[in-house]
Amino acid sequence: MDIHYNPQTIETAIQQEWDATSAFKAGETDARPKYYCLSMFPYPSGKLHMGHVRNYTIGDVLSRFHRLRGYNVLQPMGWDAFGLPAENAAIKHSVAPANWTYANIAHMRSQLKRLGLAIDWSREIATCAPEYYRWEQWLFTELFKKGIIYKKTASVNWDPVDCTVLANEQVIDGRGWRSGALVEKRDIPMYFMRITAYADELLGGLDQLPHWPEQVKTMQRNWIGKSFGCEVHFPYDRDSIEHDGVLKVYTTRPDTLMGATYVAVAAEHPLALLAAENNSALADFISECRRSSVAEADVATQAKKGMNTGLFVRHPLSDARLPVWVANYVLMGYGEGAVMAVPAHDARDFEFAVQYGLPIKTVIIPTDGAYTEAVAPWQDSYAEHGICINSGKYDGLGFDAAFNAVAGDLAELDLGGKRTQFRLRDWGISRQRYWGCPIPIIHCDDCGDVPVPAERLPVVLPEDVVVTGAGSPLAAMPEFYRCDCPVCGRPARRETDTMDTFVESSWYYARYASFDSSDAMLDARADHWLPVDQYIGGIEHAILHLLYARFFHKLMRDQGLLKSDEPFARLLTQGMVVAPTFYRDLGDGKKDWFNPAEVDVRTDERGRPLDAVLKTDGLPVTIGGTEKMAKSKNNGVDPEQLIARYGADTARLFMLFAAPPDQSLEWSDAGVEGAHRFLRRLWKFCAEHVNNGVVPAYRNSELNADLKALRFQLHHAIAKITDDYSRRQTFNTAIASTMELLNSLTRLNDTGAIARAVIQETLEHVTVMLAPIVPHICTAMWRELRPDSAAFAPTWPVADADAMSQDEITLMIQVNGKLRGELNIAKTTGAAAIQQMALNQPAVQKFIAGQTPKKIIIVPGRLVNIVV
RNA sequence: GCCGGGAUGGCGGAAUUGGUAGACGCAGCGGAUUCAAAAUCCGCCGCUGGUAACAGUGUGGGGGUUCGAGUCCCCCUCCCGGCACCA
Repeated sequence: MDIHYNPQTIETAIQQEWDATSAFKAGETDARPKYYCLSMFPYPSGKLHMGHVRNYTIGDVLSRFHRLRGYNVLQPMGWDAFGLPAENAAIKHSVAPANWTYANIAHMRSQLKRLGLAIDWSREIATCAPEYYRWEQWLFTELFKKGIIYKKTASVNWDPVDCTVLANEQVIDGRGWRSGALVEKRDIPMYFMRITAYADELLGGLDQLPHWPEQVKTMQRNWIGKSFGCEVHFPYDRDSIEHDGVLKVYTTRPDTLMGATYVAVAAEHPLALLAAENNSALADFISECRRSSVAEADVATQAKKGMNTGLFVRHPLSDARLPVWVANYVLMGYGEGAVMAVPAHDARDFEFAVQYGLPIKTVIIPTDGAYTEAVAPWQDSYAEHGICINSGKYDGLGFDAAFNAVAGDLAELDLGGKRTQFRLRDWGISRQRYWGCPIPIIHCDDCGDVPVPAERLPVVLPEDVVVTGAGSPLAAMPEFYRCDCPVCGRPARRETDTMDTFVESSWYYARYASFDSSDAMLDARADHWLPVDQYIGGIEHAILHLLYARFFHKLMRDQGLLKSDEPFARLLTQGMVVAPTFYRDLGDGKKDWFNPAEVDVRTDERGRPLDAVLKTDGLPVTIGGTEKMAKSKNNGVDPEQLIARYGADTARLFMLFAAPPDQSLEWSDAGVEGAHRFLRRLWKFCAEHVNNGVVPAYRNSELNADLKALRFQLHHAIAKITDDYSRRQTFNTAIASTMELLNSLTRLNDTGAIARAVIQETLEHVTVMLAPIVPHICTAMWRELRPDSAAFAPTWPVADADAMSQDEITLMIQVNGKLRGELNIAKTTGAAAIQQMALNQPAVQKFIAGQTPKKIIIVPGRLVNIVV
């Protein structure tokens, strides 16, 4: 065995072997239990970045670990191939989005293969392939027939110069990113999926997911936002609004209804539009409200503005006249597009009321009875539940009693009553873009919106187009949109909108099971593999993608395609890959960013950073923060170069060692060196052992103290590492344990026959336990350690209980909770003897200084605390 | 703004159920080897005081519960993710 570790030779040979033998092809006829391990598929942006490397390494480690534990593992890969970046690249480089995408896929596939992932490549899918999206179109038509998909108008960001709809991220400070024009809201017809019909099930289903991170479930619960409240109808005031009607609002605080001093409506609300007919100032204000982005974050952070409409409504219980205001913080698309304002007990209403001098009426006091009038500045306690005051017949009632009383009275008056509401809104899936899945609808003047019949699917997206960035290319292609109505046969127009790309990623995990089915979306294989046993991806997908995929799973189930209720049994959300930033100020707020590789950081004699200079000119650069690897900050590291230099195993090892998977991972070139050094040391130690002759692993015989200690450490490590891989999913601590084992092996210095057998045992176990993380080097080492076993088919080690037993233990001795000494005792020592020995310690005597201990706490096997 | 998360040596992190804070690695310092350097090997390494033994102090800040708190509770600061058309 070569004493020098040569990763390139080892890795290319083994990868070729995996490829040639289709080593990771997964079948359904296998006696072993199935394990479906899935990493979120990538958008084919062009090159693999470190975030991908991290994601796919974590997935591969879990796949290979389960393979070693006797599972039939499926780990597939594919491409989330539709999306905005392809259109942007098309505009910039005058290439067709399709060609750009296919070239990127080819390059990224080869990069993934060089990482040594145990992927079943025969199942590869790309969502832009008609064989894939035809089933998405088919499901669309089925859901359309069922009424799950319906049409309504919704607001979008409209760029009046480019005459195009903009994504939220394309709106920067209220302007279009390319044209610079002020963006307007525009209402257009769109198709919506009735996700709200599944809101209760999506909420309840979270309780069936014990292996999802609590934080993700919490975020989804809050997003769905089930609330219990009241619908309240404010009758129109006939003197100002000259017809009958009611203004509907929803509130979770009916107990504060008597404190409502005005109502606020969205700019698009019918009452606002009515008032604006004879009020040009109001009309101007409404159009100002419409000149902003549709993003909720923008709406919520903009300065609160409003205007009185001059209209009034009547309080449903007191009959008081309440003014109707238009407010920019009220959203038309959410709830009723109107809110009742109780400034004394709601922070937003309070701010608005103070700003416009509207009355604030305190109607709730704290349960402890102390009277607190809601006066500026706002206190969070004003919003707490309490006791009603200034509320007539409701005075003295607590939250629940007041809630019920008000709800009952409203119901009796037919002006509202109890209602459950969700924050979740229906999912608008229409996109006015080219590079997406065509919506399979035909518009016929006589028959209306007609779904494309199944036998005419797919509606193929033409791939040879020129994208200009102004308007949708499909809407300019008569050969695409001209068609005949499937019902009446008369000339009709094909829908030219495409679907949100979240639709493709909502069911791809299921298609991997039935990847080659040409006569159905899914077949029996889907129920074989689903649910996914382990799903891995970025925390940024905690809400939207994961909620949509859960929703689709239920849709497919109700369509009879699947039997399970949830798509992903276990979820691991991985953190970002971050790196230091360096820059020079160029004046007027601009910065010149330098890649960490171009910079030398100088340190003091203790290793603390002093300053940084550019390698090429030796002049200083500013040390910026540690941020997510991004082109804009020039702090990225190219995985391809990393692998070319150190090999895939080093890249994988570093990614897993530097941080636990769910935390952000800070890039460090020196850390990569350290990971590589460990592999070199391991290889060298193994080679030296092998070159002196492999021996059978230790079975049983008399061990000296050092060898006993080594086996004690080894078998504890086996137990710990197994737990780290399976329950904890912290691979950094598993790696640390194998490093400790190698350190102990190096220190052993015993070449006797028994020692060599224990070393053999340790090396074999370490090789298997590291194999999920660094599979190439471990395969090569295993073949050297066990020349008898041709294939790499070891089994996961089991900790030996005998080796882990110990006769003597160490207890920590504390006085008043401070560490003052330690005590080595036989495991069987009784409490009284332990107390006596602890008290006899000189250090203990010194600190109790002759006082009588008040209390002595003994934590078995851990410590003794003497309290004086 | 709202929802979710995070903060531990010079750095990444460990401490799994409230019980030895700093495992493992990086950086740094000292030594061995070398003509020399790289590589490698050995040792030291939270902070303050002390030659040392040792003592004090220390997990973003403030308060609390406990014999004992990085871990539990309350308040605050800063950073990160999401907010429905980026994926």
